[in-house]
Amino acid sequence: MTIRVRPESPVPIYEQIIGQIVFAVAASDLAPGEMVPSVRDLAAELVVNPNTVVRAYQELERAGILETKRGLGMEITADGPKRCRERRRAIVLLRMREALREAASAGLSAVDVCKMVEDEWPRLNSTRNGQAK
Amino acid sequence: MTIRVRPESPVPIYEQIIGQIVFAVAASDLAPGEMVPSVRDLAAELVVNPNTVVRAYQELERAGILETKRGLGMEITADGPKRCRERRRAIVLLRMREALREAASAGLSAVDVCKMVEDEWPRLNSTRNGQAK
Amino acid sequence: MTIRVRPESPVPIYEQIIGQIVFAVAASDLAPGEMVPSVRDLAAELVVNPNTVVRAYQELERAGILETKRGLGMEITADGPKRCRERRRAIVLLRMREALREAASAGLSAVDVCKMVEDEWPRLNSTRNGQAK
Amino acid sequence: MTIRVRPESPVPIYEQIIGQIVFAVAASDLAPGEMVPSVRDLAAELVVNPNTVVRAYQELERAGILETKRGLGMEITADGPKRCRERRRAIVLLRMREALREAASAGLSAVDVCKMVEDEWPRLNSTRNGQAK
DNA sequence: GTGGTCTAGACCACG
DNA sequence: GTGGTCTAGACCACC
Repeated sequence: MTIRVRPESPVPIYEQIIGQIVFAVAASDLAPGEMVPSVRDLAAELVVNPNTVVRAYQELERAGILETKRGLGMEITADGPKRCRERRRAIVLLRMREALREAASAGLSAVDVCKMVEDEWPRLNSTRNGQAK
Repeated sequence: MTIRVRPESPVPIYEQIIGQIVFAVAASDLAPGEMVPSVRDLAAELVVNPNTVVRAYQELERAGILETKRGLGMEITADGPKRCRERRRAIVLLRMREALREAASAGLSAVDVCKMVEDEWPRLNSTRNGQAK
Repeated sequence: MTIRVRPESPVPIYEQIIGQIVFAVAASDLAPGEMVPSVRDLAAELVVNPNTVVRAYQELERAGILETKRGLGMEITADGPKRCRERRRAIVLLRMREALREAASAGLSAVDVCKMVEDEWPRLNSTRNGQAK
Repeated sequence: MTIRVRPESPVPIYEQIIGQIVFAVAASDLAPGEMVPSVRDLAAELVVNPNTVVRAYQELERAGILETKRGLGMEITADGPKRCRERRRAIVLLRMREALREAASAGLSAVDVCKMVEDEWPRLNSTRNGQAK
């Protein structure tokens, strides 16, 4: 499992980490009972401050996606996959709604937007953050 | 010409104002030489801090879309429409790219996204800017 | 509205702040629409690091009890009172259950426990943290 | 004599072990001169890290409740029962005081608390330590 | 002025 | 080794 963050992105690093883990669990790349990297390890790998990772993990714990095994680390909960699929949908929908609202108030039609999606989609792969498939 | 802002939106209020004016000019709802409301009037109408309107107008001035008529107010420049059409495209594209990047990293396909657009599109009008009809 | 924290307590400072605000809202000492002290002000008053206050406020925001007014501060939400009453109950119940479980496994009866409550209750006022009534 | 720990409890595992032994001695389920299970055996039975058991035993030794019989194991001291009865009282009182302080600062009265005790008490047996009957 | 994010580094409890 | 909390101080966007 590999996590990648884009430090120059407007979306906060801790949210990027959350998103990556949510998406990985939703896609069954991370299974319940599996442990996530330790705070220190992930921080070192991403070259960010450990506190930033702590924040991401704690938010995932509050969301019932991770649970702490004291002294050992944190692992995916049994409910994780279900919650992550819900959350994934919510994340994408939220961002999508913002974009659509903007498009609508700019006077575009649904057809215009779909054309734009098809135009932009292939262009993503060149600049995307990781996952090749 | 009516401007509406959603204070709870994640996009900053001054950006919303900019967007609304840009879109209005691009759609010829505001013509070159026409004047925009005074800072005080618009602030009162939108119930926002006057500084917020100032910031929006300043940015539009720097972009060559508004120009100051000393002692009178600000009006749309001759180049306004052209620049606004460009800028409109840039705004929509930017927001759309963010959404698509998220969708892609969530593992969705272009088809999934288009379906989502068609699902969400009609729903926009009912909640957009609070105007029900 | 006054908040007090006991730095020597085993319960984290940010949780104490959360609890105090939850209790205040549940008791209608803080009404919806009312603003809480600014992060910096409260930090100065409690002589704690601003980040500690930030953490408390953010958790209350995620719980739907506070909402951010950008550039202005944070205020109690309309749903705040309802959520705080629920949360107050949950907080007390949680701590109480731990105590009762301990008492039960120590072989005490319900009567023993109630007697203990009546014994200890008056003693609280001398060492308690604030609220005189 | 059976010891049970709840790994998901907020109270540390080593403290749970201490408590269970203290309560057993106080209730004469474990008599002076009787030996406690070996570190390895108890750790295996509870599925916890042996160091955790070591820590519990060490603390009980420091408290004069257990003593080492070199090469043989550890046994309950002659003073054990007396000290455990004192300690049992202290443990229960401490936990109870925390709960009461919370209840008081939440604005509950002594009557409210006693009602809560009577409500919760029967519920304990069904979930306590996982033993259903 | 407001909150939001991030870094650096410390100390603690737990296993 | 693990996570949890706290401090100090920086920089940013927004109003």
